[in-house]
Amino acid sequence: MSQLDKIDAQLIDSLQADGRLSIAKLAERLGMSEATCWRRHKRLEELGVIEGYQATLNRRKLGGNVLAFVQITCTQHSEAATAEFERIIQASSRMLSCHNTTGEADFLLQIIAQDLDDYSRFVEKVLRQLPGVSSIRSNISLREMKTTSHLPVGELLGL
Amino acid sequence: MSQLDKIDAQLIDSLQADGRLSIAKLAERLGMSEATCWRRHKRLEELGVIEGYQATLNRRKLGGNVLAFVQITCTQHSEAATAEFERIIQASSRMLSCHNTTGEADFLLQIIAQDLDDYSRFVEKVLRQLPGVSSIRSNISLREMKTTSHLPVGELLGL
DNA sequence: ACTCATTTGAAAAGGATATTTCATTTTTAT
DNA sequence: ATAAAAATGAAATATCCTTTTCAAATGAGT
Repeated sequence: MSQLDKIDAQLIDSLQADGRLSIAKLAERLGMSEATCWRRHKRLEELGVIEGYQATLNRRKLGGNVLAFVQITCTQHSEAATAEFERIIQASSRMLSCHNTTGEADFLLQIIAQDLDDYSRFVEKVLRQLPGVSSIRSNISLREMKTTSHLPVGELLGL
Repeated sequence: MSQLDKIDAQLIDSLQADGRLSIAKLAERLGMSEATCWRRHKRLEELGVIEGYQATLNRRKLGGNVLAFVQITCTQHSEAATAEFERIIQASSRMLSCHNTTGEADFLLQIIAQDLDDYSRFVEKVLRQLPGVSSIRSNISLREMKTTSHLPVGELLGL
């Protein structure tokens, strides 16, 4: 996707900082005409580079006081077990992410919960029910030193 | 924050799904008048429950092909070292998150990079320069089975 | 240099948006 | 039951927005 240039990167960065920016304001900020800005913006959406827009929330103010990173190791994995695994993952709203990773564990999950009790219940009711699980190691976040979903677009594109 | 009710949760959920929804459309979707919707929305922003809005990007289409989870263990930590640690973390645009966690490692980081070469360079130039680091274990994402930043608002609020 | 194709932006137009107002309804407290 | 307080929503309005159009500028190929 080297069809993206520095101006696209700036446009994307602006929308990462404020997803509600209007085309008019974007154009002004980037020093281009509205029409050109509109066309670029449309293109980025059509390319699927911009997938959508969402509100950024304060998890603590919403009662999400516990954030846990869980390392799961599995034994065998029949096809049926894999499908069941996948199904549970997709259905768990408290599970924010699940990655199959290199390293000691097989999966790395990110879980949000109200508190430690709530988290503990989740581990018993959901994680321990996952098929073929042989080990579950929880790492609870004690301090969130940095969290951002702002991608370094320019750097990734090599601009 | 139990001052939030089911309607607030619905409103927030809608804005998690589409952060660009206008008040008019939100109101229609939730079956309330525009004025009421506007007032609730404003309140949620003032309370800091909604912190902002941002575009959701496709990291692969932007050249972010490698996502790594890194476990870092430290030795001692003088005050100066801690400050330096913090500074580097905040300054690293490729570092998306850093949590001080329970468990074997001290910190869990999330890094995005163009490819493995780029990632390797980052580890050498940034992570190995962190003061007091005694161990670095990398877990590269092989398969992103689930990733969402959509918080289960209703559940967290107990509604 | 010349032509054709592409990109650009200023302007226009209609539509949508945020925000206030005020009369009415609903809730609360007594 | 009644009065005071709070919440509601329909309507109004001025502002802002998206999207198209078209003429001019720019670039590419010969």
